[in-house]
Amino acid sequence: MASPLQPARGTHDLIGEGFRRHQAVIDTARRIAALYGFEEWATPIFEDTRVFARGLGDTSDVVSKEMYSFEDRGGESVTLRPENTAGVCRALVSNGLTQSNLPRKVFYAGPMFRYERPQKGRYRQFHQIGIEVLGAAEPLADAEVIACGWQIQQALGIEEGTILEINTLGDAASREAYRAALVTYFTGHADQLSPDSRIRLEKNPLRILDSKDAGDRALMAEAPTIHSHLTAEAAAFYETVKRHLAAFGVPFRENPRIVRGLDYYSHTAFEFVTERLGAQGTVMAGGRYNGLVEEMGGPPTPSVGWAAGIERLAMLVETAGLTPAAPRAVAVLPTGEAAEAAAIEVLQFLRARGVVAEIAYRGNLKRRMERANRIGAAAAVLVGAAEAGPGEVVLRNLDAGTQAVLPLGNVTAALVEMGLFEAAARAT
RNA sequence: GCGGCCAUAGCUCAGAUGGUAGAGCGCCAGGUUGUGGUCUUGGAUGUCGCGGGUUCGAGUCCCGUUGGUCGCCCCA
Repeated sequence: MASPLQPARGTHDLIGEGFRRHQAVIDTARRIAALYGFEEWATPIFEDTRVFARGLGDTSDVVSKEMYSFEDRGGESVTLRPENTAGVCRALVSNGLTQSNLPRKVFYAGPMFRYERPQKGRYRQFHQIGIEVLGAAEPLADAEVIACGWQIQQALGIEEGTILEINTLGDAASREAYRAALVTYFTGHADQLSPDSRIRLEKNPLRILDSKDAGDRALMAEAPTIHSHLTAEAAAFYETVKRHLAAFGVPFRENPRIVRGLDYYSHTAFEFVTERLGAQGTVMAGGRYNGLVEEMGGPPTPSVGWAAGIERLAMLVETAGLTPAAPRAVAVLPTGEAAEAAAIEVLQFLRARGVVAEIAYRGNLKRRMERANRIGAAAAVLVGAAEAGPGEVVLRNLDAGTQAVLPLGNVTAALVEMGLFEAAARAT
């Protein structure tokens, strides 16, 4: 029956296939990011609350109502990280790296926490991978960051059905002018706005562009766009990002309604979206944030990056049928308890050569053979068989049901020949 | 934070109008002593998410609660 002790709401265990998918996402992302010259950082899972309150801005729900904040025993307010960009920027400053050779290119992976109502693809403890280029004002950095994300999705085999949508939020001057124009426009149609959007009009008018309300969307058709309010510099920046994206070979679609939720973004904003995940269709999202390092007490350090939800990527891996198979072991089977000591020697012999080797702890040969079958072993090595001479074992192919007597020293070679262990070939 | 739907063995699920629970898969043990996967025989398992209520009697009705799920808000 169901245990009375369940995982806390919005958390989940990663076991078996789920863990392998999760790990595959991280491994793949780490590998591709390394190709782009990113180094991996691990920053704390909790930080001084001010890191996030200051970094993310107070209009975002993430800060106003979703943070796991609490006082520690010393009376300090700390917060479980709701995202990692602020933490990375804080780390750059704390470690004096704003004086190092910039840009600094950072990759990270780990758990994040937001107190939200869970649903598919959205959890209270979830995991993200992300990259940041710290200290690069050039649009080439924006394009490369996006290209890296796209290549990770390709390497994962999940890029089909996902499209990159990009937009620009402009620089501070562009954004201010646009914001004013939007307020003027929507205030004139306030009676037609959804209740949610009337609140947005007060707090963060740009977010109205994000609304899913049909009425709001109808109004949007006539709404002013950022593009007519961009400064010459901002417009040129955006054009260059798009040109470089094309050179990187990343397909994209412009979407003037992308605004990003967190306050620190400017210029480039983008999302990789898919239809396959229901309401949580954003799979990777980010943009440029030129003021965040300063917020953390550092010098002006223009930066750009993205974060992606590992759970969402893993779901795409699952639906694509790309869940990694569990490694198949070689089962070492003593013919009886008397042969156990010899079997242990064989186990260690195989492991030393890079072969995944397992032994069932108890039972007669039949029991242990059943066990070998149940764990999906590809082959069995029988130790102590009557037909095997000194230094010999019986190697049985559990898929084919064939077996042969051979010297222990020839087992790894035989496994390679059977097509079962390329890894063993490399190790020997 | 708001609304819809759901909650029965490890898993997937069946249990018309209320009468103290079933299947398939899986698991365990046999089908003689050193060989699995197929086949075959037998076996165990559930306080029917939790707490109240209605009733002679509730998995089945009502209320609450917890969790999941879908959507909104927001966001990865």
